[in-house]
Amino acid sequence: MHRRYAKGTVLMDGGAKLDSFRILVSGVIKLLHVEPDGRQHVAGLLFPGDYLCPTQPPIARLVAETATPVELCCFPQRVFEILLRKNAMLEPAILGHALNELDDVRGWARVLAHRPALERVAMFLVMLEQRTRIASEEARREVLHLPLARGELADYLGTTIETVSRQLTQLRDRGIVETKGRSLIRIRDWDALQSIAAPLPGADGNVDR
Amino acid sequence: MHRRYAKGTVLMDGGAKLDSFRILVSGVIKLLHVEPDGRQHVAGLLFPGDYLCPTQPPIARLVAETATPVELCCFPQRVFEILLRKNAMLEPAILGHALNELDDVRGWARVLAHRPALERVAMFLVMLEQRTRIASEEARREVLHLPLARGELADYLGTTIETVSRQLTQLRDRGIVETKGRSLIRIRDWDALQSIAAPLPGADGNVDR
DNA sequence: CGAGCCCTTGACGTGCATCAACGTGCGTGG
DNA sequence: CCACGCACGTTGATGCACGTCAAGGGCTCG
Repeated sequence: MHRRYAKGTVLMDGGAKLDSFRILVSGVIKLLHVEPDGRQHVAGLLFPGDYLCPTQPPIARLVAETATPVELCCFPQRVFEILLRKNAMLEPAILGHALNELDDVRGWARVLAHRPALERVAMFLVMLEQRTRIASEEARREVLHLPLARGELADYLGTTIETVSRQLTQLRDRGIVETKGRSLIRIRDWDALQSIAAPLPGADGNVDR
Repeated sequence: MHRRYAKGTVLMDGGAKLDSFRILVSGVIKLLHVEPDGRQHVAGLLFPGDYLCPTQPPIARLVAETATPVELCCFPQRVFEILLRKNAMLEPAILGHALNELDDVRGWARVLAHRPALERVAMFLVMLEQRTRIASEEARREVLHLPLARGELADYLGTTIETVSRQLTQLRDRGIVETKGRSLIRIRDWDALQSIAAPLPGADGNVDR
């Protein structure tokens, strides 16, 4: 049951219950947190391998919208339930996935609280490449497509459009990346990028604890 | 199966698998994220009603340590499994709890990224009172016991010891709280505190979006 | 090819981290 | 029970990263 959706399609809307279990095959999905007054924030991203799951509660108040053209693999509710019954390992696996994500989000919260903007941008680029690559043995791609506009990216990184822009400019001036158009970016120096994304503690002269 | 633990006891250590399902009856538990180099950060807190659950993976690399004297209610692994089998609603409930927490942590990440330190301190006090109160109909308590030392509190709030101290001083100077010793705090003006914790969007003169 | 929005760049102010020194609460031992 | 000492907490001074306001190009769409 393959399906394709154009960029900007709403796949799930907080309240509504999903009619199927959907695995993301290609593309990126934004998870938006919508406030009562209508403002919305990018709360998370889904990459290939992640899924939308018809569980209660349906990830309260979160809206899933395609950030790029997207390819989904849908299991109808009936099939999903049959799978659940036949395969005893499936439900623990889903719970495990949720717990892993919980850990990731906790880690991200720490990053938002403590790490400077440049690191966050670098981390995003590294993560984007890792999670977009389908086969894990595949070589690192050089050219990435940014699935988010600057405003959304800024939102996701917990900063502002201007700051994101400045950090990208800085990476460009340092010769670490090249930009082509608004959403294409070519990484010229992966090592440098990763050392910015995950600086060794104490390497910047700080004393521990 | 009731059990009591003194303050500062390690209840769960990332790798080790729990031998029982444990519900927190009273007290507060710190969830610590320990880095390879030994430094640790407060990643979350458990309050009465929350539980430690023997699921795989065991909330990778998270250490649970009592922040106050703690009272647990333990179900042995066998009993827990029997409950799981008998009550089909139990596992979805656990998943639901995890998804709710996921949402909470996402919200907290947004707070860490965007809201000023004073708000975070106020939010913490409000949350502390709400989650520590057992019976929800019970009246708001005036005197709270801070389960975390300043350093841990600063860590949890994504700021520094000095900043936390300054915000508390500010709340005291404004007549909103009184402090008694290091860990006792008396809330004199709940309304003021809550309006700081959850400021109305736009009420501070900002323009939306 | 043109209009509009998105992005970039600049100038400025400020909240908070950092460094440093002092004061206080709390546990310990006499 | 009181006094001592250390760790924890408070307060002050300073610098910087980043948010905000403002103006200028450059993509991308129709």
